[in-house]
Amino acid sequence: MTDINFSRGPTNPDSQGATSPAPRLAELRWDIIELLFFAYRDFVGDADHELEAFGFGRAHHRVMHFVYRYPGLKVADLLDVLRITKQSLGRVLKQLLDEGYIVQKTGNNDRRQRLLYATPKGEALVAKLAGLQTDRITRALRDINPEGVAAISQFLRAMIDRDDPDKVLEAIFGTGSKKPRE
Amino acid sequence: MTDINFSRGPTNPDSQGATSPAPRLAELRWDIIELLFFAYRDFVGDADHELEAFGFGRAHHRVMHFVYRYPGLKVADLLDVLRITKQSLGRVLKQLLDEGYIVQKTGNNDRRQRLLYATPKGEALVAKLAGLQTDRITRALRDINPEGVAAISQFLRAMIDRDDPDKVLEAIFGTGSKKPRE
DNA sequence: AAGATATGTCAACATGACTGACATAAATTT
DNA sequence: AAATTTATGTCAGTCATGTTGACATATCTT
Repeated sequence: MTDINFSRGPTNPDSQGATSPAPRLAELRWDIIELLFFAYRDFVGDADHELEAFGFGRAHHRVMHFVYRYPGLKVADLLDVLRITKQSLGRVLKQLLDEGYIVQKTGNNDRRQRLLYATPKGEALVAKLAGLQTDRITRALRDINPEGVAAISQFLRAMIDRDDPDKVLEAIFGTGSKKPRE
Repeated sequence: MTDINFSRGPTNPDSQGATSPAPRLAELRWDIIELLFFAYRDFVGDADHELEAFGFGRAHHRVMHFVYRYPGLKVADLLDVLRITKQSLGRVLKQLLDEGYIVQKTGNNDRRQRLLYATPKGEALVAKLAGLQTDRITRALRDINPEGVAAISQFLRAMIDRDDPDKVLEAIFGTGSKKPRE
Protein backbone atom coordinates (compact mmCIF):
# COMPACT_ATOMS: atom_id res chain seq x y z
CA MET A 1 0.00 0.00 0.00
CA THR A 2 2.02 2.92 1.22
CA ASP A 3 5.38 1.67 0.15
CA ILE A 4 7.12 4.97 0.43
CA ASN A 5 10.50 5.83 1.78
CA PHE A 6 9.47 7.44 5.01
CA SER A 7 12.67 7.50 6.95
CA ARG A 8 12.75 10.79 8.85
CA GLY A 9 14.79 13.64 7.53
CA PRO A 10 16.14 14.29 4.09
CA THR A 11 18.34 11.63 2.57
CA ASN A 12 21.79 12.88 3.36
CA PRO A 13 21.03 16.56 2.81
CA ASP A 14 24.59 17.79 3.02
CA SER A 15 25.81 15.61 0.19
CA GLN A 16 23.15 16.78 -2.25
CA GLY A 17 23.59 20.53 -2.04
CA ALA A 18 26.18 20.77 -4.74
CA THR A 19 25.49 24.43 -5.36
CA SER A 20 23.54 25.30 -2.21
CA PRO A 21 24.98 27.55 0.50
CA ALA A 22 24.90 24.66 3.02
CA PRO A 23 23.39 26.79 5.79
CA ARG A 24 23.65 25.11 9.20
CA LEU A 25 21.26 22.29 8.53
CA ALA A 26 22.08 20.71 11.84
CA GLU A 27 20.74 23.17 14.34
CA LEU A 28 17.48 24.05 12.63
CA ARG A 29 14.43 23.60 14.84
CA TRP A 30 12.37 21.48 12.49
CA ASP A 31 10.56 20.04 15.48
CA ILE A 32 9.14 23.33 16.74
CA ILE A 33 8.53 24.61 13.23
CA GLU A 34 6.33 21.65 12.39
CA LEU A 35 4.62 21.51 15.76
CA LEU A 36 3.67 25.16 15.40
CA PHE A 37 2.26 24.50 11.95
CA PHE A 38 0.05 21.61 13.03
CA ALA A 39 -0.91 23.11 16.38
CA TYR A 40 -2.04 26.35 14.81
CA ARG A 41 -3.82 24.57 11.99
CA ASP A 42 -5.97 22.59 14.41
CA PHE A 43 -6.33 25.53 16.79
CA VAL A 44 -7.92 27.76 14.16
CA GLY A 45 -9.74 24.77 12.70
CA ASP A 46 -11.95 24.66 15.78
CA ALA A 47 -13.31 28.10 15.02
CA ASP A 48 -13.41 27.62 11.27
CA HIS A 49 -15.98 24.86 11.46
CA GLU A 50 -18.26 26.84 13.73
CA LEU A 51 -17.94 29.95 11.58
CA GLU A 52 -19.34 28.13 8.56
CA ALA A 53 -22.68 27.90 10.32
CA PHE A 54 -22.74 31.68 10.53
CA GLY A 55 -21.60 32.24 6.98
CA PHE A 56 -18.46 33.90 8.24
CA GLY A 57 -14.77 33.29 7.72
CA ARG A 58 -11.58 33.75 9.69
CA ALA A 59 -11.48 37.41 8.87
CA HIS A 60 -14.79 37.95 10.64
CA HIS A 61 -13.57 36.01 13.65
CA ARG A 62 -10.46 38.11 14.02
CA VAL A 63 -12.42 41.34 13.86
CA MET A 64 -15.08 40.15 16.29
CA HIS A 65 -12.46 38.85 18.70
CA PHE A 66 -10.51 42.06 19.03
CA VAL A 67 -13.57 44.28 19.08
CA TYR A 68 -15.02 42.22 21.89
CA ARG A 69 -11.80 42.03 23.83
CA TYR A 70 -10.88 45.70 23.48
CA PRO A 71 -14.16 47.61 23.53
CA GLY A 72 -14.05 51.01 21.93
CA LEU A 73 -11.33 49.99 19.53
CA LYS A 74 -10.98 52.49 16.70
CA VAL A 75 -10.96 51.41 13.08
CA ALA A 76 -7.37 52.58 12.80
CA ASP A 77 -6.37 50.45 15.80
CA LEU A 78 -7.98 47.42 14.25
CA LEU A 79 -6.05 48.02 11.05
CA ASP A 80 -2.80 48.06 13.03
CA VAL A 81 -3.61 44.87 14.86
CA LEU A 82 -4.80 42.87 11.88
CA ARG A 83 -2.27 44.38 9.50
CA ILE A 84 -4.67 44.51 6.59
CA THR A 85 -5.86 47.37 4.43
CA LYS A 86 -8.92 49.38 5.28
CA GLN A 87 -10.59 48.08 2.14
CA SER A 88 -10.23 44.50 3.33
CA LEU A 89 -11.37 45.40 6.80
CA GLY A 90 -14.22 47.46 5.41
CA ARG A 91 -15.79 44.49 3.74
CA VAL A 92 -16.01 42.23 6.76
CA LEU A 93 -16.70 45.08 9.16
CA LYS A 94 -19.65 46.20 7.05
CA GLN A 95 -21.12 42.70 7.19
CA LEU A 96 -20.68 42.49 10.95
CA LEU A 97 -22.32 45.89 11.38
CA ASP A 98 -25.18 45.10 9.02
CA GLU A 99 -25.90 41.80 10.72
CA GLY A 100 -25.83 43.32 14.18
CA TYR A 101 -22.70 41.74 15.63
CA ILE A 102 -20.93 45.06 16.10
CA VAL A 103 -22.07 48.64 16.71
CA GLN A 104 -20.26 51.91 16.14
CA LYS A 105 -20.27 54.91 18.42
CA THR A 106 -18.91 58.29 17.48
CA GLY A 107 -15.88 59.26 19.51
CA ASN A 108 -16.48 61.68 22.35
CA ASN A 109 -13.41 63.82 21.92
CA ASP A 110 -12.90 63.25 18.23
CA ARG A 111 -16.15 62.92 16.36
CA ARG A 112 -14.39 61.50 13.30
CA GLN A 113 -13.62 58.31 15.12
CA ARG A 114 -15.91 55.30 15.03
CA LEU A 115 -15.45 53.33 18.22
CA LEU A 116 -16.38 49.69 17.84
CA TYR A 117 -18.29 47.56 20.33
CA ALA A 118 -19.59 44.02 20.21
CA THR A 119 -23.34 43.59 20.64
CA PRO A 120 -24.69 40.76 22.80
CA LYS A 121 -25.10 38.82 19.57
CA GLY A 122 -21.46 39.46 18.78
CA GLU A 123 -20.36 38.57 22.28
CA ALA A 124 -22.16 35.26 22.06
CA LEU A 125 -20.35 34.39 18.86
CA VAL A 126 -16.95 35.33 20.23
CA ALA A 127 -17.55 33.44 23.45
CA LYS A 128 -18.62 30.35 21.56
CA LEU A 129 -15.49 30.35 19.41
CA ALA A 130 -13.21 31.17 22.33
CA GLY A 131 -14.85 28.34 24.24
CA LEU A 132 -13.88 25.83 21.58
CA GLN A 133 -10.32 27.08 21.49
CA THR A 134 -10.13 27.22 25.28
CA ASP A 135 -11.23 23.59 25.45
CA ARG A 136 -8.30 22.62 23.27
CA ILE A 137 -5.87 24.75 25.27
CA THR A 138 -7.12 23.44 28.60
CA ARG A 139 -6.78 19.90 27.35
CA ALA A 140 -3.25 20.60 26.15
CA LEU A 141 -2.24 22.19 29.46
CA ARG A 142 -3.83 19.51 31.63
CA ASP A 143 -0.69 17.59 32.51
CA ILE A 144 1.67 20.54 32.62
CA ASN A 145 2.71 22.06 35.93
CA PRO A 146 2.64 25.81 36.67
CA GLU A 147 6.32 26.23 35.82
CA GLY A 148 5.68 24.59 32.47
CA VAL A 149 2.70 26.83 31.79
CA ALA A 150 4.84 29.84 32.62
CA ALA A 151 7.46 28.65 30.18
CA ILE A 152 4.83 28.26 27.46
CA SER A 153 3.57 31.77 28.05
CA GLN A 154 7.08 33.17 28.08
CA PHE A 155 7.92 31.34 24.87
CA LEU A 156 4.86 32.61 23.02
CA ARG A 157 5.50 36.17 24.18
CA ALA A 158 9.11 35.98 23.09
CA MET A 159 8.02 34.79 19.64
CA ILE A 160 6.21 38.09 19.06
CA ASP A 161 7.85 41.11 17.46
CA ARG A 162 8.08 44.00 19.86
CA ASP A 163 9.19 46.72 17.51
CA ASP A 164 6.33 49.03 16.65
CA PRO A 165 3.70 47.36 18.83
CA ASP A 166 0.07 48.14 18.18
CA LYS A 167 -2.37 49.11 20.91
CA VAL A 168 -3.44 45.55 21.61
CA LEU A 169 0.13 44.35 21.99
CA GLU A 170 0.83 47.27 24.30
CA ALA A 171 -2.06 46.13 26.42
CA ILE A 172 -0.87 42.52 26.41
CA PHE A 173 2.70 43.37 27.25
CA GLY A 174 1.81 46.25 29.52
CA THR A 175 4.15 48.63 27.77
CA GLY A 176 4.32 51.40 30.35
CA SER A 177 7.14 53.05 28.48
CA LYS A 178 4.98 55.50 26.57
CA LYS A 179 4.26 58.75 28.37
CA PRO A 180 5.68 57.47 31.71
CA ARG A 181 3.63 59.84 33.84
CA GLU A 182 3.04 63.39 32.62
CA MET B 1 -4.30 61.75 20.60
CA THR B 2 -5.50 58.21 21.14
CA ASP B 3 -8.15 59.01 23.67
CA ILE B 4 -9.78 55.65 23.57
CA ASN B 5 -11.18 53.52 26.31
CA PHE B 6 -8.49 50.94 26.52
CA SER B 7 -9.15 49.28 29.79
CA ARG B 8 -8.48 45.58 29.38
CA GLY B 9 -11.37 43.24 28.89
CA PRO B 10 -14.91 43.92 27.84
CA THR B 11 -16.84 46.40 29.92
CA ASN B 12 -18.71 44.22 32.29
CA PRO B 13 -19.46 41.46 29.81
CA ASP B 14 -21.89 39.55 31.98
CA SER B 15 -24.23 42.48 32.44
CA GLN B 16 -24.55 43.17 28.73
CA GLY B 17 -25.49 39.73 27.46
CA ALA B 18 -29.19 40.17 27.95
CA THR B 19 -30.03 37.42 25.50
CA SER B 20 -26.66 35.69 25.23
CA PRO B 21 -26.12 32.17 26.59
CA ALA B 22 -23.58 33.52 29.12
CA PRO B 23 -21.05 30.76 28.43
CA ARG B 24 -18.34 30.60 31.11
CA LEU B 25 -16.69 33.87 30.27
CA ALA B 26 -14.46 33.60 33.28
CA GLU B 27 -12.30 30.63 32.48
CA LEU B 28 -11.63 31.33 28.82
CA ARG B 29 -7.94 31.40 27.94
CA TRP B 30 -7.89 34.75 26.17
CA ASP B 31 -4.23 35.06 27.04
CA ILE B 32 -3.08 31.95 25.19
CA ILE B 33 -5.53 32.53 22.34
CA GLU B 34 -4.09 35.95 21.62
CA LEU B 35 -0.49 34.94 22.18
CA LEU B 36 -0.92 32.14 19.67
CA PHE B 37 -2.39 34.57 17.15
CA PHE B 38 0.46 37.07 17.39
CA ALA B 39 3.21 34.48 17.75
CA TYR B 40 2.08 32.60 14.67
CA ARG B 41 1.58 35.79 12.70
CA ASP B 42 5.16 36.89 13.27
CA PHE B 43 6.49 33.35 12.92
CA VAL B 44 5.13 32.93 9.40
CA GLY B 45 5.89 36.57 8.65
CA ASP B 46 9.59 35.76 8.67
CA ALA B 47 9.17 33.40 5.75
CA ASP B 48 6.60 35.52 3.95
CA HIS B 49 9.01 38.38 3.39
CA GLU B 50 11.70 36.13 2.02
CA LEU B 51 9.25 34.32 -0.24
CA GLU B 52 8.35 37.53 -2.02
CA ALA B 53 11.85 37.68 -3.44
CA PHE B 54 11.22 34.31 -5.08
CA GLY B 55 7.76 35.18 -6.31
CA PHE B 56 6.32 32.48 -4.11
CA GLY B 57 3.66 32.47 -1.41
CA ARG B 58 2.94 30.53 1.73
CA ALA B 59 1.49 27.68 -0.26
CA HIS B 60 4.82 27.12 -1.99
CA HIS B 61 6.62 27.21 1.32
CA ARG B 62 4.43 24.55 2.86
CA VAL B 63 4.85 22.24 -0.10
CA MET B 64 8.62 22.75 -0.25
CA HIS B 65 8.97 22.26 3.47
CA PHE B 66 7.25 18.89 3.64
CA VAL B 67 8.76 17.59 0.43
CA TYR B 68 12.21 18.41 1.74
CA ARG B 69 11.58 17.03 5.17
CA TYR B 70 9.92 13.82 4.03
CA PRO B 71 11.65 12.83 0.80
CA GLY B 72 9.63 10.59 -1.45
CA LEU B 73 6.35 11.97 -0.24
CA LYS B 74 3.50 11.01 -2.54
CA VAL B 75 1.08 13.59 -3.91
CA ALA B 76 -1.70 11.95 -1.93
CA ASP B 77 0.32 12.22 1.29
CA LEU B 78 0.90 15.89 0.66
CA LEU B 79 -2.82 16.42 0.18
CA ASP B 80 -3.48 14.79 3.56
CA VAL B 81 -0.89 16.91 5.32
CA LEU B 82 -1.85 20.24 3.81
CA ARG B 83 -5.55 19.46 3.77
CA ILE B 84 -6.15 21.17 0.47
CA THR B 85 -7.62 19.92 -2.79
CA LYS B 86 -5.49 18.44 -5.52
CA GLN B 87 -6.43 21.37 -7.76
CA SER B 88 -4.96 23.81 -5.28
CA LEU B 89 -1.89 21.69 -4.76
CA GLY B 90 -1.53 21.13 -8.48
CA ARG B 91 -1.03 24.79 -9.18
CA VAL B 92 1.81 25.42 -6.78
CA LEU B 93 3.36 22.02 -7.32
CA LYS B 94 3.49 22.62 -11.07
CA GLN B 95 5.33 25.90 -10.52
CA LEU B 96 7.82 24.29 -8.17
CA LEU B 97 8.43 21.47 -10.65
CA ASP B 98 8.75 23.83 -13.63
CA GLU B 99 11.18 26.08 -11.80
CA GLY B 100 13.32 23.18 -10.64
CA TYR B 101 12.71 23.24 -6.91
CA ILE B 102 11.17 19.78 -6.84
CA VAL B 103 11.55 16.64 -8.96
CA GLN B 104 9.21 13.69 -9.38
CA LYS B 105 10.18 10.05 -9.54
CA THR B 106 7.84 7.27 -10.53
CA GLY B 107 7.13 4.88 -7.67
CA ASN B 108 9.03 1.61 -7.75
CA ASN B 109 6.25 -0.68 -6.63
CA ASP B 110 3.34 1.39 -7.88
CA ARG B 111 4.15 3.17 -11.09
CA ARG B 112 1.10 5.43 -10.75
CA GLN B 113 2.68 7.24 -7.84
CA ARG B 114 4.80 10.36 -8.25
CA LEU B 115 7.29 10.53 -5.41
CA LEU B 116 8.45 14.04 -4.67
CA TYR B 117 11.98 15.17 -3.85
CA ALA B 118 13.53 18.57 -3.28
CA THR B 119 16.36 19.54 -5.62
CA PRO B 120 19.46 21.30 -4.23
CA LYS B 121 17.79 24.54 -5.34
CA GLY B 122 14.72 23.58 -3.36
CA GLU B 123 16.76 22.53 -0.35
CA ALA B 124 18.49 25.88 -0.31
CA LEU B 125 15.18 27.70 -0.24
CA VAL B 126 13.76 25.55 2.54
CA ALA B 127 16.93 25.87 4.60
CA LYS B 128 16.90 29.63 4.22
CA LEU B 129 13.32 29.93 5.40
CA ALA B 130 13.79 27.43 8.21
CA GLY B 131 16.87 29.39 9.25
CA LEU B 132 14.83 32.55 9.71
CA GLN B 133 12.20 30.74 11.72
CA THR B 134 14.81 28.90 13.75
CA ASP B 135 16.43 32.19 14.64
CA ARG B 136 13.16 33.39 16.10
CA ILE B 137 12.57 30.13 17.96
CA THR B 138 16.10 30.04 19.35
CA ARG B 139 15.74 33.60 20.55
CA ALA B 140 12.43 32.77 22.21
CA LEU B 141 13.85 29.69 23.93
CA ARG B 142 17.04 31.38 25.06
CA ASP B 143 16.06 31.98 28.67
CA ILE B 144 13.97 28.87 29.13
CA ASN B 145 15.39 25.86 30.93
CA PRO B 146 15.16 22.29 29.58
CA GLU B 147 12.07 21.50 31.66
CA GLY B 148 10.39 24.56 30.19
CA VAL B 149 11.34 23.57 26.66
CA ALA B 150 9.91 20.12 27.30
CA ALA B 151 6.68 21.69 28.50
CA ILE B 152 6.48 23.81 25.34
CA SER B 153 6.98 20.77 23.16
CA GLN B 154 4.42 18.78 25.12
CA PHE B 155 1.93 21.63 24.89
CA LEU B 156 2.28 22.01 21.14
CA ARG B 157 1.95 18.27 20.61
CA ALA B 158 -1.15 18.14 22.79
CA MET B 159 -2.71 20.95 20.73
CA ILE B 160 -2.67 18.73 17.64
CA ASP B 161 -5.56 16.48 16.66
CA ARG B 162 -4.61 12.84 16.78
CA ASP B 163 -7.65 11.32 15.17
CA ASP B 164 -6.93 10.34 11.60
CA PRO B 165 -3.28 11.38 11.55
CA ASP B 166 -1.56 11.77 8.20
CA LYS B 167 1.79 10.22 7.40
CA VAL B 168 3.79 13.21 8.57
CA LEU B 169 2.02 13.31 11.90
CA GLU B 170 2.58 9.59 12.30
CA ALA B 171 6.27 10.23 11.80
CA ILE B 172 6.29 13.12 14.26
CA PHE B 173 4.41 11.24 16.95
CA GLY B 174 5.97 7.90 16.15
CA THR B 175 2.62 6.18 15.97
CA GLY B 176 3.64 2.58 16.35
CA SER B 177 0.04 1.58 16.90
CA LYS B 178 -0.69 0.71 13.29
CA LYS B 179 0.05 -2.89 12.37
CA PRO B 180 1.73 -3.53 15.76
CA ARG B 181 4.02 -6.29 14.56
CA GLU B 182 2.53 -8.79 12.13
C1' DA C 1 -9.24 79.46 5.57
C1' DA C 2 -6.07 75.78 4.73
C1' DG C 3 -4.31 71.52 5.66
C1' DA C 4 -4.17 67.11 8.02
C1' DT C 5 -6.56 63.12 9.80
C1' DA C 6 -10.16 59.30 10.30
C1' DT C 7 -13.11 56.95 7.86
C1' DG C 8 -15.66 55.10 3.85
C1' DT C 9 -16.11 53.64 -0.90
C1' DC C 10 -15.47 52.45 -5.95
C1' DA C 11 -12.90 49.67 -9.15
C1' DA C 12 -9.56 46.43 -10.53
C1' DC C 13 -6.64 42.71 -9.48
C1' DA C 14 -3.87 38.54 -7.10
C1' DT C 15 -3.56 34.52 -4.33
C1' DG C 16 -5.02 30.46 -2.75
C1' DA C 17 -8.71 28.13 -1.36
C1' DC C 18 -13.13 25.62 -3.30
C1' DT C 19 -16.53 22.41 -6.39
C1' DG C 20 -17.54 19.58 -10.30
C1' DA C 21 -16.39 17.18 -14.31
C1' DC C 22 -13.52 14.56 -16.90
C1' DA C 23 -8.99 12.03 -18.66
C1' DT C 24 -5.19 8.76 -18.31
C1' DA C 25 -2.37 5.20 -16.68
C1' DA C 26 -1.63 1.59 -13.73
C1' DA C 27 -3.04 -1.54 -10.17
C1' DT C 28 -6.55 -4.63 -8.39
C1' DT C 29 -10.59 -7.44 -8.55
C1' DT C 30 -13.81 -10.28 -10.69
C1' DA D 1 -9.37 -10.70 -20.11
C1' DA D 2 -12.54 -7.43 -18.68
C1' DA D 3 -14.22 -4.47 -15.25
C1' DT D 4 -13.31 -1.63 -11.49
C1' DT D 5 -10.66 1.10 -8.47
C1' DT D 6 -6.84 4.10 -7.50
C1' DA D 7 -3.31 7.88 -8.20
C1' DT D 8 -2.69 11.62 -10.57
C1' DG D 9 -3.55 15.56 -13.66
C1' DT D 10 -6.37 19.13 -15.76
C1' DC D 11 -10.13 22.37 -17.37
C1' DA D 12 -13.51 25.70 -15.91
C1' DG D 13 -15.78 28.45 -12.76
C1' DT D 14 -16.43 30.44 -8.03
C1' DC D 15 -15.39 32.36 -3.41
C1' DA D 16 -12.84 34.60 0.47
C1' DT D 17 -9.58 37.60 1.52
C1' DG D 18 -5.88 40.03 0.63
C1' DT D 19 -3.76 44.00 -2.48
C1' DT D 20 -3.23 49.06 -4.95
C1' DG D 21 -4.95 53.46 -6.41
C1' DA D 22 -8.16 57.10 -6.50
C1' DC D 23 -11.36 59.83 -4.47
C1' DA D 24 -15.21 61.71 -1.04
C1' DT D 25 -16.70 63.44 3.45
C1' DA D 26 -16.57 64.95 7.96
C1' DT D 27 -13.91 66.72 11.47
C1' DC D 28 -9.91 68.29 13.87
C1' DT D 29 -5.67 71.21 13.88
C1' DT D 30 -2.96 75.06 12.50
